[in-house]
Amino acid sequence: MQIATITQITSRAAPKATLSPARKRETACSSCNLRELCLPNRIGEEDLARVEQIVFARRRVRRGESLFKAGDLFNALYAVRSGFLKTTVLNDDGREQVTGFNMSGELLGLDGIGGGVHEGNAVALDDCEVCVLPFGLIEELGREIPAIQRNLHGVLSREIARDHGVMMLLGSMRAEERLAAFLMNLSKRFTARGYSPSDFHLRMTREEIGSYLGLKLETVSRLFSRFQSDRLIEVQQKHVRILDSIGLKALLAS
Amino acid sequence: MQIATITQITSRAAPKATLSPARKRETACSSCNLRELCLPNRIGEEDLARVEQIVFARRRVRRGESLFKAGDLFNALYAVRSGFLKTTVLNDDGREQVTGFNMSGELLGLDGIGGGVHEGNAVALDDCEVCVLPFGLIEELGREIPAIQRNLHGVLSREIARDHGVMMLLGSMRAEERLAAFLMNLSKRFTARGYSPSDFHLRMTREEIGSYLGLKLETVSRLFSRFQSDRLIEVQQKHVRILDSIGLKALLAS
DNA sequence: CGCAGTTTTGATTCATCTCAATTTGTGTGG
DNA sequence: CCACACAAATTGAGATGAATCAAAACTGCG
Repeated sequence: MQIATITQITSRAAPKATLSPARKRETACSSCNLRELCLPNRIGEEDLARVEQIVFARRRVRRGESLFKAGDLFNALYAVRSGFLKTTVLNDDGREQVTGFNMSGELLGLDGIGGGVHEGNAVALDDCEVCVLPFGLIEELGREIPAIQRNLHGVLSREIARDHGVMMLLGSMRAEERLAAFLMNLSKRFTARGYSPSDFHLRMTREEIGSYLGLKLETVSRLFSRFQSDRLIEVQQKHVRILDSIGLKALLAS
Repeated sequence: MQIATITQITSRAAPKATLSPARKRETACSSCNLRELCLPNRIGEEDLARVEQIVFARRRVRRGESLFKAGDLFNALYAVRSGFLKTTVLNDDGREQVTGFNMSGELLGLDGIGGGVHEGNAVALDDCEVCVLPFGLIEELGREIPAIQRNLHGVLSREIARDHGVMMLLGSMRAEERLAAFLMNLSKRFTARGYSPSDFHLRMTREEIGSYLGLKLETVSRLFSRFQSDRLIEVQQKHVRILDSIGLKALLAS
């Protein structure tokens, strides 16, 4: 909510992928409150200055626009500064699978490193601002600053671990467990960013939630209604309030 | 097949995780036929010698034994030299999800880098031999040899991309599509290793296939039978022969 | 050779999907 | 500011793919 406000204040006229030297100052990791969630985590002051060199641009992506598309040449990772995005993959016959939702401090584009080409799409669900981190520079700096190297490896590895968690969710949980897990996960991540653990605004549609969870949108909607009548949550369209997080967690361990 | 033979020749008596200096010679990446599938891919001769320094041990894991378990301290990646493994994650209430099957040249343990602890389990489905690559040494060498760094990043990134493919499979494919995709994927990987694209031995049970594909073992069995009566494959227990790969691929794009 | 684990197959149930109608919310232009 | 159009969400009824329960057959290991 605060994020959305900030986003709206800043100019809308900036073209896609602009490299504005004038904005260099705002770009500083040292003054970014996402520092410990992002790549520069646990980096000493002296090295931090060098990290800031790789954040040589920010880019705005308006709601509905793509940050990158499958097939685009890969040359940078993106760190979310504000806003909310989804990542998706498409298969041959056009079906879309949502592979993740990304909020501030999270890195996007990791699946493009290996092939030199983005394997998936990243679409803004909100007006977004991202830091552009050219991957060549990250690698270069990684060679010189072990802490950077470790952070990058940590980010990549944790993404793999997260994906394995999603496989568990998709492969062996029932619908209500999936949605409960999803809500608890969102809650945790909002909390880490200083927002309410129990009161938040979903930026994605029921269909996108369904895609992520391997369910149809109607099933997601029915589950929301059921959770509400079970007094686990309150839902009003995209606004969710968790009433009974113990009860939700209990759904998982059943 | 050649690989399996080598495995059988070498002593079986070696205790787990032994560091046998006498076996240093066999360990050489330069003479390993998995070189282009493994970490030393595209590395010049001069650097290769240095890579071999990090492969300071091999370890045998007998069928049914674990290479590592969730919660084990992470300190090395493992490259499969021979044999076949599965990786799994367990959730709180004890359900197991198979997250992957690994064959020669593939790296295991990637999900442990971030947290310093293995997040999942790796269990041998065959007698296996793996190279132990202490991660500290990999990082060190990565700092000095850009090609090593790039390969590591490539491996991590491709694992992420693979996982996204599995999410697509679990989240938006029907049972028969999942199995068809699974068979085509195995075929491709066996081919890359010089084996027959159409004739192979499954090392995992129906239950493990089912877990990986988000299906019950009975469903997997029924699908095998149906594919057989549709003349797409021939199955006899763990032996599979692909009769109509075009037909199988067609199942995917339906 | 016998037993335990694995696989196959059948009958039935159930969770989720599909199809359809309605309501609610959102953004746009007059 | 309102009305209209369109997108998103809800809810119901019925269909169905995969799960479950159960039994039999097969395999390979000791």
